[in-house]
Amino acid sequence: MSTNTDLANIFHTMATILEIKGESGFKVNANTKVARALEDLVEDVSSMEDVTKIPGVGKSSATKIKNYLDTGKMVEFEELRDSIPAGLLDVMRVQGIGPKKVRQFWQEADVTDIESLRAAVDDGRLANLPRMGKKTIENIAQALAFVESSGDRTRLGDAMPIAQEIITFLERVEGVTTITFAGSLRRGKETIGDIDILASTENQEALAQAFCNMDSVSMVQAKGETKCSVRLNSGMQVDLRVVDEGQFGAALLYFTGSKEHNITLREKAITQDKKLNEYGLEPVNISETEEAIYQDLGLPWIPTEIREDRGEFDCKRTPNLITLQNIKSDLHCHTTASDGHMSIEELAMQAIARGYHTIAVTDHSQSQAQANGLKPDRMRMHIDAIRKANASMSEITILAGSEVDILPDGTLDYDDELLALLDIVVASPHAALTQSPDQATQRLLAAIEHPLVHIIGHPTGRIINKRKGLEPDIPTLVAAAAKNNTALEINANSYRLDLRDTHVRAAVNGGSLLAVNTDSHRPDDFNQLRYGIFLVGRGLVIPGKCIKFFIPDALLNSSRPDF
DNA sequence: GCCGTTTTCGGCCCGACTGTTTTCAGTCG
Repeated sequence: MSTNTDLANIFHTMATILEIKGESGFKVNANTKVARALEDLVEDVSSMEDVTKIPGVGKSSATKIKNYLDTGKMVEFEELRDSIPAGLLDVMRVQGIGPKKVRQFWQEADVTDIESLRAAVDDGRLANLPRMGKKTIENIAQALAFVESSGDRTRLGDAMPIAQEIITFLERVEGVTTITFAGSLRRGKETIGDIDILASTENQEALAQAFCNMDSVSMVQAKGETKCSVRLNSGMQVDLRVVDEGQFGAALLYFTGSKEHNITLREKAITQDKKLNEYGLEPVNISETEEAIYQDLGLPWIPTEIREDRGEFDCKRTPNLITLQNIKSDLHCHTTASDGHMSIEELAMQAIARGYHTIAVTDHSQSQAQANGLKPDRMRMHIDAIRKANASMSEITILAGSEVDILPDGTLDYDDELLALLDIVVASPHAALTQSPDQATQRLLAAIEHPLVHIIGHPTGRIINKRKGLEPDIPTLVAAAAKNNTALEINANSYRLDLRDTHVRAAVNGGSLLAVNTDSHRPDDFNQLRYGIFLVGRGLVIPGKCIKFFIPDALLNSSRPDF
């Protein structure tokens, strides 16, 4: 909800300002922790009775939150904000400049924002400060140019192929024994800040050389014995860490993160008089595998997707997560009848090649004119064509469906008579995606409660890094979905990933059904399923709640699949 | 500022790399 986001931003900003002002790092961390908790919170913070129930939120923060909810303002935040030039927060974003330098530049060189930092670099003002040599200023100038031109974090689906290409290249370098990606990529986060690659090799020098000399590298930022960092032409930062084979597990654990997961893990080690770092767990000397380290700390192996310090340490055993191989159907796909690039038969062949038992053809409804949405008459003919194709292919069941628009007022884009002819109805919002949260909730609620709707497709309509999409009240939707036996979609397209991870978790906890679909338009789109599987893991979806696990009989047997 | 199966006070993760020093501060992840 946007109140949660607004408050999270306020706490993040307070943390940064406190850092610049030289306050205790623990106080800074406490504020960051509150910000994170608010970001992850699915329910609307303004509807909560006691916010101190949120881990990390204590008395002091609770008072501030209440102050904001009651008055629309937070006195302490405004005082803090007014105590430094507003532009200093941007200066913190420059790589290599941390809180100490920001404060020094501000107080001793009149730097108040990015522009005045640029001026201070150019006119030599910074060179007069202590510990500011030629090289440091050069680095700041370069980082500054990058901040001035760079944009958002990279989407998971854009970063993964880059990482794989680099790994494919490096694993052929002489001496390399193991190489893999770690970091937020391994955790399947929806966006990636940088790519982390971990390797062990018998020839460190050769690997470092090969890495820093890749064609795609525009700048080498650091090159040490065990750590190299480069920036690619695309602007993406890639870090390479080299470790001994025998310490690969400890290193993998450490470099996969998240930072918050690691901190809690190390704290657990300390309470057992042990010490955990990227080289192993001491004094028991365990380092080869992640499993062994978790085990010695009295924990089950924790899947990478949930290593966010959001309650995963409460797991008594490793959760039985859904894998790519478990998925045996896709219930949201397009053909050339609307805006897809495959015929019904080609779609079916793709599904057969992946070992699916069922594929649903769900072309767009009439309102999607730009996507060649089908008017009722064409849809009726399309249903006939799908039935014919289904009869001619024994290896797979082809369902006649449609991705039907949920119109802004919550009604559907086809009348009930036509909807009743379909095996499966995926109802999705496509237009009016800037509605108020209340309108969005009512709109989606109407679709969830419609007796002929099976799945709500990409419920918020967001496009990562581009469009915020709807902001409905998720707990309300989840409760209604559970009650009406309507599944919520996990759209696996890496630009969508909708529902998002925290919403998926809320859906699982609220008992609603989920369906991970690729929304395929082209053959390659089926491969996006892997991003949906990451999301399924991050949401801890269990097999019984994922309709993609259902056997054919459960999906068919009537004009409405019996979920 | 937050937290507690040792604690309501005293802790709060840990190491690599850089650039500047001549033993280390600052930044990053």
